[in-house]
Amino acid sequence: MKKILNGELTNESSLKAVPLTIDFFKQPTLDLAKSLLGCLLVKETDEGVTSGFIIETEAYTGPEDQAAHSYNNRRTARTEIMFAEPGHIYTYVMHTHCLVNIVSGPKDKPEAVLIRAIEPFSGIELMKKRRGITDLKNLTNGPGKLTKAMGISMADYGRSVCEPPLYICTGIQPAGISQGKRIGIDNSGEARDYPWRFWETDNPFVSRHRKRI
DNA sequence: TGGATGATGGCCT
DNA sequence: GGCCATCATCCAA
Repeated sequence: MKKILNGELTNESSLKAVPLTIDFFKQPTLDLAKSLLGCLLVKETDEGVTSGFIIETEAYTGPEDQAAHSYNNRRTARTEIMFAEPGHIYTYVMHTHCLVNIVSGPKDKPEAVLIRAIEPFSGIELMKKRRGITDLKNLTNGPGKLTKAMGISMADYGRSVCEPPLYICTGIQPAGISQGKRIGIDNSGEARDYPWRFWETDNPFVSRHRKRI
């Protein structure tokens, strides 16, 4: 609809996106959270391929961030992958929904970027079928919604985000980037007010629930 | 082994 | 804006 990319992506029927390489994910977590805006998230399954532009992220900056699962170097079966090299996929379940993060920071520094919303690009009918709705605006405008729409699950935990079935490709630069407080972390002391949520300014697919600026 | 706890979403008023 | 379904995960015991 809105975006024509790089000469690589043209339209829904000719999606030939090339995954970003590992070096892209080695930048500092706050930078990565911003750099990921506009990139294309792609998931391949037996049912088909779905993709969308990342338009909202949150940074979780490791042991010093009280809102992070890895706060104080808390190391459990769930957070183990956060201690690995950047570019791994960290999925976890909360309230019956699966949320997807990209591990960042150097090995043994447990940081991650949460993908909170995407703008649907390809496989839209499949995403509607999985979500059981037809309204495009509500298809992927939340961290639990987008994983259900794209078929992202705990089966993706620990995978590399540089190769199928779940990977990220170059997209286009967002027209503008807005920044604000992270969502749903009110029980995190001072960290609740850190402005580490980023989104593409005015993009209609940004999550609206529990809005905080 | 069980109780507490959510980086949510959907429905209600 | 408020309420709550629902379950993987963690940790105390």
